[in-house]
Amino acid sequence: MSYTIKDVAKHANVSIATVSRVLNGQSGYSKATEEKVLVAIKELGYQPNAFARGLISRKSNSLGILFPEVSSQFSSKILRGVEEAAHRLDSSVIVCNTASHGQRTIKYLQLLTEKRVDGILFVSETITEEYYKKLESMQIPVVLISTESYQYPLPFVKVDDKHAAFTATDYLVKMGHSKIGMISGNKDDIIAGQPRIDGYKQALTQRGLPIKEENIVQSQGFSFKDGFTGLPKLLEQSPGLTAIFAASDALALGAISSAYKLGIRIPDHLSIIGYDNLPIAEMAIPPLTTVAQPLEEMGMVAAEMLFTMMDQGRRVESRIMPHSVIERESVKEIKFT
Amino acid sequence: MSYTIKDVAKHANVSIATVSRVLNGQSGYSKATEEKVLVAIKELGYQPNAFARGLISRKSNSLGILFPEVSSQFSSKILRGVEEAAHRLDSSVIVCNTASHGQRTIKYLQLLTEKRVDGILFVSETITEEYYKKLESMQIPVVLISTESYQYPLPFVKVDDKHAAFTATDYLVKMGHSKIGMISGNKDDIIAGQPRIDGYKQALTQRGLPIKEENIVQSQGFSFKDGFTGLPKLLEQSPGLTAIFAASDALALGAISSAYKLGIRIPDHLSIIGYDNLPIAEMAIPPLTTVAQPLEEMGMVAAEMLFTMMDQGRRVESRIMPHSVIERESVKEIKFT
DNA sequence: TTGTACGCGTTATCAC
DNA sequence: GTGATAACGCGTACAA
Repeated sequence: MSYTIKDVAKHANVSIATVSRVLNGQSGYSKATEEKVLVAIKELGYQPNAFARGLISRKSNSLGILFPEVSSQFSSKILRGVEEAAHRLDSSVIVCNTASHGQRTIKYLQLLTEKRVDGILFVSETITEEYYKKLESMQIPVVLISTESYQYPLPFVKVDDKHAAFTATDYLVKMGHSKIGMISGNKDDIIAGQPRIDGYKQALTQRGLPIKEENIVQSQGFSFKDGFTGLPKLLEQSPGLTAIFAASDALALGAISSAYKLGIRIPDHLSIIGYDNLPIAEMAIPPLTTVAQPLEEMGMVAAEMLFTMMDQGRRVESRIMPHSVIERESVKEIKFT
Repeated sequence: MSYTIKDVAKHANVSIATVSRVLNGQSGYSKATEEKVLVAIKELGYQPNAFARGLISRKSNSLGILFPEVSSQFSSKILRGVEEAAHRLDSSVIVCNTASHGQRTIKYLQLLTEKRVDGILFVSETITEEYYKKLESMQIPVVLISTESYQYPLPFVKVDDKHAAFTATDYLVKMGHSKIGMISGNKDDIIAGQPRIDGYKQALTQRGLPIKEENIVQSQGFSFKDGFTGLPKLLEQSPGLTAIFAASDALALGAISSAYKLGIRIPDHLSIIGYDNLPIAEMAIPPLTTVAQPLEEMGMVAAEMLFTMMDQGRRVESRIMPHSVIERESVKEIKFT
């Protein structure tokens, strides 16, 4: 069994109150007793009990983070940032893999309530009414990452999807392309689907280029596989394309892989720009030009927002994070003569 | 503020003891009172307080897992498995990113002790004396993942690195190669460095092939960058190679990328086999043939080991997990005539 | 079948 | 400066 504050008190010949005081860096004791206590603590190897502390303080110094899929590169990067920020503030992070499953998510929320986490981070998930009610009843800060809610007033941190998609497409135009296709995620995805399509279209419009529906292929999700099957479909619908905007790096890599199989050379025959700037982007052949989201930073910022909400009970403004295109080698400039 | 068991008791007109009993599925109450209590719980939306529970039970229903780098694909996969197993047993997982930093690791261990986690998982780290002492003083189960300790009696789950490296190399031989190089990690890495080199050498020896030191290039770590710089170095030392065993998928991808820049075609000019079977392996161009480690399963198995140690106080046997080569397209068979 | 009361390890409010 | 002691919310031995 481990030692308690009582043991320390006895060992140092003081009261537990005094031990508690030096433990928490309060005032009200002489230098001499402080020394005594510190020695006792060290000698016994005493470790405060977070349960007892939490019972009184009503704080756990931990936060919960929910992902649809923890093991994606996207999630990992965010987790990394969150963990870093949490660590700096002496907090721990509890990870939950919801698998986009309602029941499972609710169960996690339940668990996190019992553990009295100080705050909750929701990544890439749509907030249903059920979730929101549960969150509301928990009475703790919540911050959304890489998603937002139109129905519920939850602060979020994400990039502007439409704007970023605009930037990606516009980059292709600037590089001399005019026949630009898109491999998009699901249109029904209000957050990452439609807005990116809108951004793509707006860039074309603004540049005086026509919008053709056959230049867009929608896929189930944002995965490698989706990109792999998406490219041939798109090229069949619309053979003349010289460049493609893929709505995620995974989609882009899938497309590149597919192109390789088809004997289409990137970027000589076809240019591709991705979205996310995951580590895989620079591992691709050729290295993928892409629109970067500052994922780690987003994680850190979200965690920090959570902490200011916790500590100061303050409402907090949502944050739109900057995106930027990372030029690598998957887009070729077309020169005019 | 949230409701307590006292509130529920009052609401249901019973004592807190009774509430506690139905809460914990014990016996000793009539169907009628059970009903009353359940209703009260539901009406109030009562949530048990894990602090109070933990104070008595001395259990937190959570475990800590330490990674040198949470955001690698390798770590993520393991985390996914651990999380899954933990979820099934109503436990939570607290992630810690040690950054391979001693001080930071110790601090995490400290934190985890205070939170009274039920067990600890250590991933890919060398257990120093300092760590071990700390772990010992914590008096809780520990399981190592993808690493092991020769000095301290800690159970582990990993694949047999030497054997897996042997298998990889042997596969290349079977495919008709005889001039086989290796891009290895650091020789000083007792766990993932030297053993893989040994496995490589043993395969050659056993097949009657000569071992030449110039056919091996060592790198700092197992990263993409290491592979990228390693390949040209290796090819300079030893120009006649027809196949290469890379000690990790990241190394392999780096090498492939480098080969691409050099105009060397994989697998036509050079065959490459990797190690790990991360998701990136199938995204590579060409898709990477590699030796697979069952990472998710390793995570699950390790977590389960932890639980049996916790619940039954039993010692537990280390587990060597099976590896297997995943044939994709980065290795070409050489036919003899 | 049910209720009372003590203890888990801390912090905080009093007195001294 | 220092020390009792009452919470914090729950489980459980014991009594009824």
